[in-house]
Amino acid sequence: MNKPVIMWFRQDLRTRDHAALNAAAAAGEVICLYVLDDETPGQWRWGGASRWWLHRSLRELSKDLRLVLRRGRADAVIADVIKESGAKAVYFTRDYAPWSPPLEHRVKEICESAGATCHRFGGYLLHEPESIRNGSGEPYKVYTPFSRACFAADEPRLPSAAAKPVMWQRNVRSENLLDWNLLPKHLDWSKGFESEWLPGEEGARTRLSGFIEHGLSQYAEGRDRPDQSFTSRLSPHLHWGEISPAQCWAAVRGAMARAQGKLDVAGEKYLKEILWREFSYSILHHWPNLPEAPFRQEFAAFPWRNDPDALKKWQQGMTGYPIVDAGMRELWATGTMHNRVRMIAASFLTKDLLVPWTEGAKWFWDTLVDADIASNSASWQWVAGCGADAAPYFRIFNPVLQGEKFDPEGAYVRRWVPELRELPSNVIHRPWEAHHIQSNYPAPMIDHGFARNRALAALKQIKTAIA
DNA sequence: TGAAATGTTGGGGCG
DNA sequence: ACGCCCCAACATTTC
Repeated sequence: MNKPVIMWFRQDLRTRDHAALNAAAAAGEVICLYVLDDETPGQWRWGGASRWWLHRSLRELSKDLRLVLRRGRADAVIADVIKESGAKAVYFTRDYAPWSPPLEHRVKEICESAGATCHRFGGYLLHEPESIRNGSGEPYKVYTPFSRACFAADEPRLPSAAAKPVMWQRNVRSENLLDWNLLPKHLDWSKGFESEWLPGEEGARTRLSGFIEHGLSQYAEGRDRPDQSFTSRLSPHLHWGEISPAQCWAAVRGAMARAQGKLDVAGEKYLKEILWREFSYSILHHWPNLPEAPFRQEFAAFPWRNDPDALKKWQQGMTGYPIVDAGMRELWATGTMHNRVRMIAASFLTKDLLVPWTEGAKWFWDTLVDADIASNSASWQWVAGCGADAAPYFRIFNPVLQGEKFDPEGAYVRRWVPELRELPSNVIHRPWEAHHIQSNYPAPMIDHGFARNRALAALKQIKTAIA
């Protein structure tokens, strides 16, 4: 009798350029399994926005593949499904979250004791974190040499075509996606998500080709402008593996070649952003406590302030600084925030309010559709100054100047902060100077000049260790 | 992937 | 015509 193989889907919710799925399809009839595991990741189980996306993405993937849906600890569920189906092998794409190596090890042991083989593949990254190392054989701690090493390494493989696995026909118990309650129940905050996103492999491919057609040529300067739309917006698709970084890389390289030099600057800039993702994963892989603890030890003594009221104002977009509030409200309404504004908002929380970066990371984890344990942890630490290749401690964003520089007409602020719509551009980033206009928009919760000096003083306390 | 403070220069107003 | 001052614009240093 034919024995099936199990394709264990994780953050690889696609059919194209999928090494594990290709191999599974070549090995036999396939059971496509997705496990909703809220236990293994502990406090980093999927947040609300991620669950919304996951629901939609699984719905899309199930149009191409017959999915078996199960809840529980992934290793236990895989053991059950092997037992129920008599599967001879398990295939999966490796993952780099701190809890994943032990989980993958347990899955391997389960396979061995059940007499099945276990096959692990890469593909979530361009370069496996073990492969990019400096001259001493150590992982890089600084982005620039890391990126140079990536560019010097072999060009990432070309993406492969869609797999066409033959599905195992026998019945395997599956749960109903709707029963997972991944969509918001009572307070429906996800209305604004619908018009913003098209989760799934097809949506990802549409986004990539749209970016190459409309965004890439202006990417170098335009990527910093939240009032315009030159960013790729591929991050949630990459996070869920609806598209692979190799597909993005190859598509941009192809566009660069066709443009005969005209897209070289913009294209390189974009490829370097892909490499920031790789860098974050390399750091996380080698320093698994990155989500919890400062990369730079001396920050363990930093005088963070426990200030729930300040955190709440920041979360609600009521700080009184228009560019910060616009970003926080965009986040709540759409599940994303423009990259430039993320830096400004994160700097405000950690430097102006001195609230621990972990609080910001937790809020982003719950609210971002692209919430990613590597990028989120590494980027928050970068802004806070305690990360690998951190922003220098004295680099403190001025929310007024950043607003005026990157949202010069105030169009982004007007879109997300309706209280300020009537303000003229010359005061929209400093509404407290527009005395003549009545509005219920709050006064600044803190004076930035004061906050800057306070942050510098706090950083000076631990500076001896930094220098 | 910053900002503020401080230093320098040079043009124009004006006695 | 000259020297002086003011200050914008730019450069450098410091946090």
